[in-house]
Amino acid sequence: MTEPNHLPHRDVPDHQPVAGGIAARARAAASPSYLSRLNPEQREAVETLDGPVLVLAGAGTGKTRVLTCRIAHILSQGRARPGEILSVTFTNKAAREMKHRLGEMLGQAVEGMPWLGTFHSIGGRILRMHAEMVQLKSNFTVLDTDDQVRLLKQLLQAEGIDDKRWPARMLAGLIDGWKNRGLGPSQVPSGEAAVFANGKGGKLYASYQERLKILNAADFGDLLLENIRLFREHPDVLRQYQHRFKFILVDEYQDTNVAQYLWLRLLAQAPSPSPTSPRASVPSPLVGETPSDPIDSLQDGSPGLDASHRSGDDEKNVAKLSAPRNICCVGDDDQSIYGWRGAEVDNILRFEHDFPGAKVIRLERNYRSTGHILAAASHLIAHNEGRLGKTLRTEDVDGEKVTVTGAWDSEEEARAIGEEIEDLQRRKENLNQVAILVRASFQMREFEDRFVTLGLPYRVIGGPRFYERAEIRDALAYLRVVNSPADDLAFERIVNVPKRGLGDATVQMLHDHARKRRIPLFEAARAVVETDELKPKARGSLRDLLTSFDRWRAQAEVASHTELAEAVLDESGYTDMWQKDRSADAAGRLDNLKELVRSMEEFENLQGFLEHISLVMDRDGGAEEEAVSLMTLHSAKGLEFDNVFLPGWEEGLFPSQRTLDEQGRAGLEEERRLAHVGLTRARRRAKLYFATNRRIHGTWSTTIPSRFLDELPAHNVEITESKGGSGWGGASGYGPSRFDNVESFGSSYGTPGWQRAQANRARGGRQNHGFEERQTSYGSRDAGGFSKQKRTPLVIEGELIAKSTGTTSDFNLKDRVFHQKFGYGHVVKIDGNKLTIAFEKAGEKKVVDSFVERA
DNA sequence: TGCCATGTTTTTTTT
DNA sequence: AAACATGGCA
Repeated sequence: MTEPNHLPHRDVPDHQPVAGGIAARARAAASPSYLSRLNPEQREAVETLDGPVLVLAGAGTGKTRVLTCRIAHILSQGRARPGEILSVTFTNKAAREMKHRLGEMLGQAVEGMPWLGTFHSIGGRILRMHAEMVQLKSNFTVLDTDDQVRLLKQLLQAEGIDDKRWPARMLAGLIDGWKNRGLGPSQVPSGEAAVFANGKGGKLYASYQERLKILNAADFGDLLLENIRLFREHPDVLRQYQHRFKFILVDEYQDTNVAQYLWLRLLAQAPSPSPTSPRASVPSPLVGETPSDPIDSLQDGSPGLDASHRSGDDEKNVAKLSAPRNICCVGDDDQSIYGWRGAEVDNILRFEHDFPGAKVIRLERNYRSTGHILAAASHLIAHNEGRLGKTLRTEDVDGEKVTVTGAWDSEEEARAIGEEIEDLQRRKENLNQVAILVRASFQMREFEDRFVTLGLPYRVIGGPRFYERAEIRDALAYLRVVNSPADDLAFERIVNVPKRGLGDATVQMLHDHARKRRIPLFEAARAVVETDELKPKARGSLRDLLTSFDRWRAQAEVASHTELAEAVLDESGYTDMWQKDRSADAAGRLDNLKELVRSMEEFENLQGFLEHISLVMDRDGGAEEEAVSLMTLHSAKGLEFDNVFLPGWEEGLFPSQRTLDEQGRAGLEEERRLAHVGLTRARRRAKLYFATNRRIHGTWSTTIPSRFLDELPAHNVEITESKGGSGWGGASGYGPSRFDNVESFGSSYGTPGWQRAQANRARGGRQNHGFEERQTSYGSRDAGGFSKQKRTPLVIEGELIAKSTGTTSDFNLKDRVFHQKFGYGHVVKIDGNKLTIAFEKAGEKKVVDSFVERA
């Protein structure tokens, strides 16, 4: 166990946060206001500017505050200018948050921090400036997972590998994993590379990289990996950045993977004094193994990757770090929940070893949760072994105990939570302060269904990203082809979207042509159009398409990029395609397209837009009306709510069986950290649930309560009865009585019934906002796959009736209307404000008039 | 080329 | 159970 090596505080008096003794006050008087609001530990973390610092910041201890104050401090002390501070976060959200807070703190005084961003966006940025050094052009495309898979599919096909047995997705995952670990094609352990397609894995990885270069593209992993290669092969470039970045700050350090770690380490080294370039020693691209660097040999993501594995000749590197730079990493080993993605908790556990002389500061005062919640969370996480150890404490009241509630099945669970939330609502709690955190996103559905029938406004956080939606990706593909004709992937995506009669056959022949002559698809198309290899019809529409692109490219020279985008979307018939589409989400897609064009305004030009879009474009929360938040535990990290509901604490689901199977003990610990994250999101109330029955892949199965529930300290937990009557009765087993009890209750699930619907209605919901937020869930499909309504509209007649206002609807019979979820239809019956509408796609439904608009 | 039927797979988590 | 993919048919 890691004994907290408590380094003595410096001269900071150990006092209460704000109050402070004489010394503190004196100091406060002399020092900027931002310091006075910090507690001693936080203050130490902010003021220790020289040398490596590791801040172990438990949940709710003011991590972000420390980071932003530290930046403010550096600036106000004149230690560096904004452009000399490298500040990396893990997610765009975090980056935005920091920018925001910094802005508040510094006012307009400092114009934006140019080097504050995610690992990927900063990596990409650096890469663009030196692209030619890694065989790319500065306008390279960033491929997302979708492109990646399609590319790999082509490679598999070329190799004659059955992509049924060896799915491209799987290969993509492997490659991703290798890149996360900083491994180029030649560095992948042969045993591992052989796993795929009978030994062809390594070769495929290599040819994938080659293809990327030809396409002038990089995937997410490359943004870092190629950056590392760049730094290694061009020490002069590295030195330039080492000089530039006087201070390095890293957020969520526990989530860094090996590649990120390597990247950071390169930047954190003191610039090597000798400009004599050792470049010659590292010639080949990634391929050349660089045996001099032991980190390269590090290959196993397993727990074996520990200090001992790395050390040995690591000493040499450590020596290089002997004058460690001013790097400050902030993290919490107890909140490391991205191991599956290559994050190495070891990075944080090993910090002191990697950065000798590091100062370790623990932030243990929690300013978020009440006593019971904090105690429960701490007790739970104490079951983990591999941790640095922190003891969170609070000065808050004990508050309410954490509750654990058993439900018969997942539906009852949803119902119980729904009722609790209505309770809160009645007590005038703000719904924005209520969150439901689930382990896996499929759990959300039941809650959505429930909330829709209750008329509880809710909002799904996370979910499909804006730029992952099919229509956005299509639009982007058009722009990509305009911008760089050689973008084969984009071209292929849109040749036949909207349908132009250019099907697989045509594309295939373009491919053959392109491959034979080693030219991009677009050029191949140009050539083919001149021949009569194609049927007249296909030839004609292909020619039209090419002409259009020529026109757009010409227009790009003169018109603004937003105008261009509008023209492209219009003239290509893409907008038309959706306008003609009758399905329910077509309107939403058109909105998204508008939103896309609008967001382009924020960029200088098309090029700039395209460079950023794939990395930083994510949902911007619209105008927030009061609503319950629904999200996964992962996306809840960093957030906090007064009331947190944690459903699904069952073996197999919450310690996720899959994680257990794949990661064993480490997996269990990660799941436990996830539980810890969940609990610590709560400020005042944390409510846990488990269901005895849950549907998995369509079949009902019986589940048992999560072991995490047993690990909670009895003193801080209260077992409550579910309103349905089933409870977490005794300590053991499931007595028949309980079963029976529940059975009577269960008679109605599966076929959501009238009775319940009516009972709920009687209780009086308000206007239902449930539909507003979420558009059809899993949007992105390949070209042409216009996703029809995926989710069966859950409308039991009458359930959507929110309020009988008595007022007559201002709709008339036969009016043509549009509904967010069901699409177009016409009114067939009117009953007060309740309309019966025959939808073109969804059939006849009864809905409240406020949910439809005139079409 | 486009539609329908059948068969198959799904449920982490994300830059 | 439902959404997806594939393959056969018109």
